[in-house]
Amino acid sequence: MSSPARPKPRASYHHGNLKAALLAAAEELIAESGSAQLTLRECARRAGVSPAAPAHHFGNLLGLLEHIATLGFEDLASDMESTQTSLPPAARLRAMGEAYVRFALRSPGRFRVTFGEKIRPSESANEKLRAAAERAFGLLESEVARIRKPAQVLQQTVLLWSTVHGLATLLLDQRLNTLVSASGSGAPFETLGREVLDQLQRMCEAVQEADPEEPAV
Amino acid sequence: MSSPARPKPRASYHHGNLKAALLAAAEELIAESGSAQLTLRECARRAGVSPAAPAHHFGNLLGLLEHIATLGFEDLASDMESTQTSLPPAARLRAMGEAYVRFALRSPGRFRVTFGEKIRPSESANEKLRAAAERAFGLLESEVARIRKPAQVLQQTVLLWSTVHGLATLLLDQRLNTLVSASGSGAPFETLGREVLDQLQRMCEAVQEADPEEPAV
DNA sequence: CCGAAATCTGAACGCCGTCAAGATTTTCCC
DNA sequence: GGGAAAATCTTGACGGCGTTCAGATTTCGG
Repeated sequence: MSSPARPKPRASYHHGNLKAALLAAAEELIAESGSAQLTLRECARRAGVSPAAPAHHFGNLLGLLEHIATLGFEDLASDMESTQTSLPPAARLRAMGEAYVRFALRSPGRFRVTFGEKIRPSESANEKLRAAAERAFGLLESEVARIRKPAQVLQQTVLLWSTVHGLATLLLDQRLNTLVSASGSGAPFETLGREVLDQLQRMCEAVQEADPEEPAV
Repeated sequence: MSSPARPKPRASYHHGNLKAALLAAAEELIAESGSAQLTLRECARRAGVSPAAPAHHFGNLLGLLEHIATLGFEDLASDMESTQTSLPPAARLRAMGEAYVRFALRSPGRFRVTFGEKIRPSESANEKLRAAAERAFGLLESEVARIRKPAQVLQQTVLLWSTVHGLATLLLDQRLNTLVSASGSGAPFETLGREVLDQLQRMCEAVQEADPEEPAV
């Protein structure tokens, strides 16, 4: 009675906080055992409501996924944005990459949905989704513009994005498990990820040929 | 009559080539519209067979996916292996990366399954799957060993793998669509991919500090 | 040639997403 | 305050899915 709605067998007809509860259940499910286990019915079950209830908040399953993906891109952008602006470009780029990978490992469910097959920011009718995705990429790009000639900014940005995205994906899917141990090293993944980013920064700095006077765009 | 079994309304009770037909239908489906559209029933339908037939060849859906994934890793390994061994290490690594991305774009269905969430080479009971995955990684690693000190081989290998994997994934999912056009360039993706690999090779060669005399491992 | 193994069918089960119609609660305006 | 309108949730149904199982059909080895 004191707390109105939270526990599973709720007292009132209305849930009171269903949208948030469904989102939480969804990310929980994906983090537990992959997005294949994510079903609207199971989310509804965990929230203690009927199977048809989610439709009123998200329309359909894709709606829920796009909502989570939007949160994911916004998380990503704000994490990357809040890296220290005082750092030299290569160091800040490295910090951004670290933020990217850390986000993936911290919120695996959200990350997997955000970059899952079903999410197509370029095709979706969801305007916030596209905006959030472009904002994250823009952050990376404007930082790259400080260390590369204008003609190389795009390819360098895509290169860095690809690397951190690939690293995050491989780590999250534990696809480096057998490979690493098969190579004789039993280092934990957090360490391996850091070493890879070290190497990336080193390679990045080794190609310093830009003119920092021309901010380019 | 002349050809025994191929067309949809087959004449005999037995299909004759069902396993291959199901694999073909599966990759076709995923290439068409994502792995969400891949269903055993639809594969069976396209092969002109009852919904329960696939179970006798693959056990269940995961069995079919693991079979495709094994083919994918073997494709990948043989594509990478058949790059020119006469090239200098950095150039051959670049060729391997190009083979990786090209494989993804040429066989999108197979690639998506191979690196999809459901495939866990490190956990699967499928021995061929794990072997094929390790072989592909080993190729990359032994080539990296020619240009890096032993202590840096692992991280450099993971870095390269991450980059090409991320690039292939982002290209395949058309996730660079809005970003590229939003950046003012309308270059086709094949070109962008090549430029990114150019940049990667450049960065790789800029950090030449290894002793090629010590093959490491 | 015949029995065993391989291959495929048909029917069923439970789960899924989704929709439509109705019940219940809240909100909001008069 | 009170009552219509909107928001929220339930119930029941539909078709599609993966999977299982008993049985029909074909192939193959001895």
